[in-house]
Amino acid sequence: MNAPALTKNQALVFEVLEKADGPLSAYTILDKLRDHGFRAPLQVYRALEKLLEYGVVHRLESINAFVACAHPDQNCHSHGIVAFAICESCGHVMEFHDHEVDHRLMDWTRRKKFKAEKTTIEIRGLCEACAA
Amino acid sequence: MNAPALTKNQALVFEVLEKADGPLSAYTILDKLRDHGFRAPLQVYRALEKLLEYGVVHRLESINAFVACAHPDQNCHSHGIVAFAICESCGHVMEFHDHEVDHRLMDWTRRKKFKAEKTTIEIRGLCEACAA
DNA sequence: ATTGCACACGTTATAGCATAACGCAATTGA
DNA sequence: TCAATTGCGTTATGCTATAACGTGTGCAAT
Repeated sequence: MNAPALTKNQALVFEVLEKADGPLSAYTILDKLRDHGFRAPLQVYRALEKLLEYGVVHRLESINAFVACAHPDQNCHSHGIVAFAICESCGHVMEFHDHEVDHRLMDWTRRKKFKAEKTTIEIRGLCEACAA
Repeated sequence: MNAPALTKNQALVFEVLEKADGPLSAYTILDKLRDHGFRAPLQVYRALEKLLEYGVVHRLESINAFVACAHPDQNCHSHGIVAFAICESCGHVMEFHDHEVDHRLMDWTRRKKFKAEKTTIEIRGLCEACAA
């Protein structure tokens, strides 16, 4: 799914996520956009839905938050499974890919004839700076 | 963390999860236990907190639900990372472990000096029966 | 024995996350 | 032109999770 031009709301939400230095909840995004006319959660969720579809934003399931993709230039959906390391102290998120992990998980699903749609890998802990 | 004897509430919640053939939300558990005197979400969440700690229950982050561990006989915490495949049609959950995946993720965290506390791997899709 | 502590529990209230359902406006394409 | 699609705004609601308070019980140290 490649990204067509963003609508106004989508662009506003994406901009907020890009400028943030960490994941944001939908309601935090809403608060940051009240000055731009946002009034209700649905305005945010609807924009997020599209941005997720386009692959330019990721949802962090374990903390109910959203981040801009770390390399939005390329199509993130083509990199295989995306994994995240989330620092529980400073909130910083690192995004990475590991083809061997993808391979092992795909192996398992093939053996079990499980049709995978969406895979979540999230490591929560402390980043180097915070663990010190 | 090995499991001491469960308290009454913990035992009730665990029993409900064991009997269920899929993951349950905290509020679904609450409803199933109203006849046993449960009145408030906290009674469920407090029990779940302990059961998670003992490793006899898992939380599925991507669907905000809980399942009994697939092999509660052993200490699940000693198996490395637990991965789940969740069927979005029938709700069935398969639990598995893959040491090579663990290894790759630990490799990454070691390189990045990231101190992992809890890792989530969840594959959502369709099980063999539902994909047919 | 009494005191102090830890822990489970119960209750009320509230916070935080997400979607249903309605209607309107603009766009597109048959 | 008409129908279908898509985005948008609004109100209301539902689901998920925790804060804050108080009670009771068991147990260990003095």
